[in-house]
Amino acid sequence: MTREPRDIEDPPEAYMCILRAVKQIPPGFVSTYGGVATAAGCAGRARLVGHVLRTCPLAEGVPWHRVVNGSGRVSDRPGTGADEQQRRLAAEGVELDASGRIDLSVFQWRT
DNA sequence: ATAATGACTTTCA
DNA sequence: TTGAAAGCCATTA
Repeated sequence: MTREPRDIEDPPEAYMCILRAVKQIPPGFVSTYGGVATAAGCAGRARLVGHVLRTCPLAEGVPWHRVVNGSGRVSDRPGTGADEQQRRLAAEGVELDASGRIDLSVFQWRT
């Protein structure tokens, strides 16, 4: 989805793999971009994950709000407010620090 | 093909 | 533990 939504087959499978990986994250847990990238088989392409979720009209049923950066904080995004995401995570049962930080040692999803 | 940008990660202070 | 800088990868111009 660079411009036209019709050529969804154009981009590499990495996109779908990433989306799939995010979908596999269970409620009440979160994952880092790098973790998702690794789960998708694209280790090191953490930025790719961010780009995918950013361009994400494809991510209709994708719980992108469960994806946070390596600092355990919600990444600053242009579109939906980070505040909304933190709110969703709290609703999922994720404990947020006073600074809105998440304890990845406990909530980071791991197979 | 080269340069600039970005929902990141890791390391140093 | 928190804050800033450099590095890495893919996409877009």
